[in-house]
Amino acid sequence: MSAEQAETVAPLLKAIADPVRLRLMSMVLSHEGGEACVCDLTPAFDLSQPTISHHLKVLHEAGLLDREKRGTWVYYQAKPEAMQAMMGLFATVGAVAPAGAC
Amino acid sequence: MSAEQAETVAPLLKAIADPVRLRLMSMVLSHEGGEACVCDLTPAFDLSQPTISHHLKVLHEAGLLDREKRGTWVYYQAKPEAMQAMMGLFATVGAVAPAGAC
DNA sequence: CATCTATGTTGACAGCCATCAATGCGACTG
DNA sequence: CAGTCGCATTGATGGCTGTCAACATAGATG
Repeated sequence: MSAEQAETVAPLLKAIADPVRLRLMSMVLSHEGGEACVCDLTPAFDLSQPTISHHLKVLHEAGLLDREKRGTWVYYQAKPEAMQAMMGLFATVGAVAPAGAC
Repeated sequence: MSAEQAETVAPLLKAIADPVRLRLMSMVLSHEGGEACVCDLTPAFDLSQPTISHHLKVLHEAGLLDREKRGTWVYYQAKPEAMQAMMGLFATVGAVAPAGAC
């Protein structure tokens, strides 16, 4: 793995290397239509709404989530291609496939 | 993905969510015999030896590397099963397989 | 317009992290 | 034994991070 690849993947991994953000990503991905508004996500955590908003912003800035405002609500949509690209580069570290993925 | 799973995977991801540690893991994995001593790794970085030692310690404490002292040298060995377990849990976030892994 | 609701932003604070200089320590070598 | 080499540990420092309280904004509702 080149230094450039490492510099590219590290910020993505850092973005999801947090239990809250891991669950947020998982919840958005598994939510109906692959999208969810903040009000769907906040109740699952013992955290304040600004904190959840902050974590979503981190994921958005990393390119893992899209934002779309529809009326009062803001919907976050997962970007599977970003997730896939990240895991693709991630796999180049050891060329190890995730168990059960094939 | 459950909260417990997230709490389990996050520290592993955090351990390798760093360009230096990503390259270290990659170098150890691709090195002859799946192991490498510090003197093999340090020259590849513009970092001091204690800093590399620190990063290796982080990876070791995360369970991704094994340490073995043989005479003067200390060899770090990759633990593919830990890497695989991490990616397996990681994949449960979105059930996305890494590109080119199959 | 006044108010409520959903969400983002700012500022502040405690805690963690990456890095280095200095030091320690065991093992090899002369 | 004295010196050197390979590596880990300690202490210090600047920067980043997760969290919350407080405030701001924008749309919906009465």
